[in-house]
Amino acid sequence: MKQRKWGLFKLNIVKRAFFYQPTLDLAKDLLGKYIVHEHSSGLLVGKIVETEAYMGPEDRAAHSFGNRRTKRTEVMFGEPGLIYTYQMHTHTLINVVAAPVDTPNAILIRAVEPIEGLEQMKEFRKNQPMKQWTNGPGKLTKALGITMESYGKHWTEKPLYMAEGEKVTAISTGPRIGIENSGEAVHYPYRFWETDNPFVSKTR
DNA sequence: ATCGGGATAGCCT
DNA sequence: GGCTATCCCGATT
Repeated sequence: MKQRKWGLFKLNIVKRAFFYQPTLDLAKDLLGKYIVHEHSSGLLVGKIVETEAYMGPEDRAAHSFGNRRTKRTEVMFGEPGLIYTYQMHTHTLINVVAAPVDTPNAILIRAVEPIEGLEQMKEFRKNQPMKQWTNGPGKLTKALGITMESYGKHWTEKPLYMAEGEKVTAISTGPRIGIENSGEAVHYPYRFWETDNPFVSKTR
């Protein structure tokens, strides 16, 4: 793993304008960004290594398919850069609301690479092997201490925000995970990951 | 490969 | 109020 001289880095919060780009471009551009959580237990940081785009109105796999507007999906109709969290059984999953405004697109964060706060992450992940701390959407929220409290907040605001991270040069593309019941949408190549990064989720 | 957790949401009546 | 499905995970076979 690459050596990082922590402390020489400054965590620069991304500009709001960053989120105003086409959804599929943003999904790729998110790779390498840092998710930073100023948690009560300390600083927790993960580098985004895998994302999935959900193209609201025309995408059967999206909660907002057909512009379905409910209490849960409401935030996706708001400003790009808002946080969309939702609960699935025992897990919280976290998304980035994408452009254009009034079109309910979002990008699911599927995996991150642990960067800072490793001891706390290990505890949150019940001493599992490091490879399994953050290699899935439900796992990374536990490792980073993310809960439904973040619903509707903005990704540029503390305590949970996105910061400039590392340049990612090799990007792979493929179909999304866990949406078997979504007809045509099953095959859309809307999943992006950093090629060969060991923290990319297992496809089962 | 399968199963059940224990949390909503959304749709139905 | 009831029913069903879910952008998942961990344990168990």
